Amino acid sequence: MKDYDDILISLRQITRAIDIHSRNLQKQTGLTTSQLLVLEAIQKLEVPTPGSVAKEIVLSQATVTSLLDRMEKRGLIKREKRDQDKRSVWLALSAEGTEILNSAPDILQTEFLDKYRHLEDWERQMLVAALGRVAAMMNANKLDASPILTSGEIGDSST
Amino acid sequence: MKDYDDILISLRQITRAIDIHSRNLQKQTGLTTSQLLVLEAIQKLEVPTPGSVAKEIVLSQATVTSLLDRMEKRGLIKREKRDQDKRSVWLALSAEGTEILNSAPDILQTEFLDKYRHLEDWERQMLVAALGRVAAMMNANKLDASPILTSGEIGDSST
DNA sequence: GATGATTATATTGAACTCTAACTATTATTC
DNA sequence: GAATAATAGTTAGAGTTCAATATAATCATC
Repeated sequence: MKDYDDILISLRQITRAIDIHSRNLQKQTGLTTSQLLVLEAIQKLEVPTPGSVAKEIVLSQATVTSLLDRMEKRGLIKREKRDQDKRSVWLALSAEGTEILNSAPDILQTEFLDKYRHLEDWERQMLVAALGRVAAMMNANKLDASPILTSGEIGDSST
Repeated sequence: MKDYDDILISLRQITRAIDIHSRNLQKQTGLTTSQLLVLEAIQKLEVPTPGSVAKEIVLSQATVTSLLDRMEKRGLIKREKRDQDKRSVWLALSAEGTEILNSAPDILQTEFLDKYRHLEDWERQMLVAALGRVAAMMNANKLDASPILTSGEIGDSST
């Protein structure tokens, strides 16, 4: 029994729950969690490219490419060469893609969201903070993206 | 911007960090996180069968079977028919499996564990509680296993 | 303008993970 | 004891995910 067994178990329960929900989503809508996240990101980003989408949804670029492949085949998204830079690919939702995205269920389990939304404000904030904390502790020296709050001294005068 | 975007991002960062750590483990030791968890469970459980291991580490039985396949080929574990019930399979670590398990690094990132272990008690407890809470909210009506703490009134007089 | 370094995507290969369907065995019921 | 149901484990198939590599285009330097 290690001192972090509790954490390990919780994390496994969480990832499993997400995975199972993803498969349910797929049955309902034909799209998995990751695919929905890609569609959302395309809609949301100013400059939706495979690279920017990958950063946005915290996946590797290679993974995003394979998700795009599948969705392009189904006609949900388009890849275009719209930029000066001929290496870059612009992503866009097709009409069908937009429709599916808009009618898709939430990406998190409704039971979770129900409960989450019925929490007191402070409880919600606590959960968000705790998750963010764990994420930051794990990412640590790896991701330079997403500027997570620095936890050291704050009041230094250097610029 | 949805009200649960923060949570989604944190969860994705966490799962990604775990995944990446798993691949690092594989390079170092030849074993992934899941495989290590299986070995640990075999060592820990009184009656180590594929089914009981699956419950212990929160994976489906089919997944455990495929992990066992791989590790059996490498000679890290053995499958035996030790029970009256001829359907059931008993798992055991080989000498090599035991050795690898004992010399393997921690299943969570050392940077995380370092930080985790340097937290104040109350902070650690808060993180564990928050993760458990999220896990419970997600599992909800799905998993009847693992009796997670009830979140109702706390003020009873037991210690 | 040629050469080398960097950047943006795509491809490949391996592992993980699930559900659904299957086999073999055990338990239940008549 | 035969028919039916339940349980333990495996197999098959599909999607996700990463690192490593490959390809193409751009930038920097001479």
